[in-house]
Amino acid sequence: MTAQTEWLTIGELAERAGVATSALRFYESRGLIESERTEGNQRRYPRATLRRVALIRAAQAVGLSLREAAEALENLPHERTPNKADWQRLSRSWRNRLDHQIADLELLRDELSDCIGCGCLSLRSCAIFNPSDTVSRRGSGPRYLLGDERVAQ
Amino acid sequence: MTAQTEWLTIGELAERAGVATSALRFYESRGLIESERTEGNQRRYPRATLRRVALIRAAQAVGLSLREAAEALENLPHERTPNKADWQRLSRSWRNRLDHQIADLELLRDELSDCIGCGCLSLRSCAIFNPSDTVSRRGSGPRYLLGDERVAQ
DNA sequence: GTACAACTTCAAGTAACCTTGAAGTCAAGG
DNA sequence: CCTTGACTTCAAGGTTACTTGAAGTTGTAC
Repeated sequence: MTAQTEWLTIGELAERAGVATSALRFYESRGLIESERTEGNQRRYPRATLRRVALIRAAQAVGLSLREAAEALENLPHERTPNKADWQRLSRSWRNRLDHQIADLELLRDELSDCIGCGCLSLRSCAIFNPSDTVSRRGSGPRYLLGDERVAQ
Repeated sequence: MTAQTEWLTIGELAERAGVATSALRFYESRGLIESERTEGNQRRYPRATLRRVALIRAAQAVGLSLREAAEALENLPHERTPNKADWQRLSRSWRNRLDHQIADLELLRDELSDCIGCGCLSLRSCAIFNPSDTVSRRGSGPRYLLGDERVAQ
């Protein structure tokens, strides 16, 4: 055992985790991550936070809101590496979400394929044109999708 | 030919398309749909708008923003049914998006599966923990996913 | 005729997820 | 010492996709 807890500044963590420092402060304000402070009041993160941030991003990719990600991570330790059971429970539930999302998208894709085949000019039976639970959702705010990699503009 | 253009009030369109009237006005303000006005200044929508709104919802499900949906629908007529070529072009491009999204999610799922298998306690090689293009995205605003059917709270 | 639901506009609010800016402090190199 | 970049807090701003509310008008049914 060498350096057992190598502390990271917010800048280091930001770079290594691939997120902005402002995002890290935001996560911290929401309780998703924690930090110690130096005498001069600067944040120092334990290395485990690197993984934690990665988990947060993964959670978002799986479709969780930050709030839900926070709940999911609640049982994981901030300072130490999660144990196998913790992690397996987490990844299993996320896998379930993923399976559902994939199934939804595949359904939509198949419907679209049918439409391509038929030209879909009458559309009476086309599921795309009948608001389904898959397509129509409630609540305000924007809805993004995972494949949403459009960035520049 | 009977009634060739049966006009819908905003309330009727809202109910039949499964969206709120406020959303329809919003879409109209963004140029996604169009309406005629009665003498008393009330909106009347041609029946084709029903399909147009369905297409907007489908576009959202495919991951397009409203702005992009607007662009996609730009070439489609407001008053008349789109022709086969129009529609096939559209559905084909959306199908492509779907394929990509599904592929991304499957990748993530497989990575998660590997993690489940290995317990993922060392994580050195685990893609989940290395910010990839799939997981990390830029830009502000919330990111929702399709499978995001959580509503009540 | 009149009630009443459905409509009108416009401004402001909401939610999520951050970013940006201002005004100041800390840490490390020369 | 002093500069400079990285850090601090806190408030405000930005984007997307709407919803809500106020204050007034229209359309239809009785």
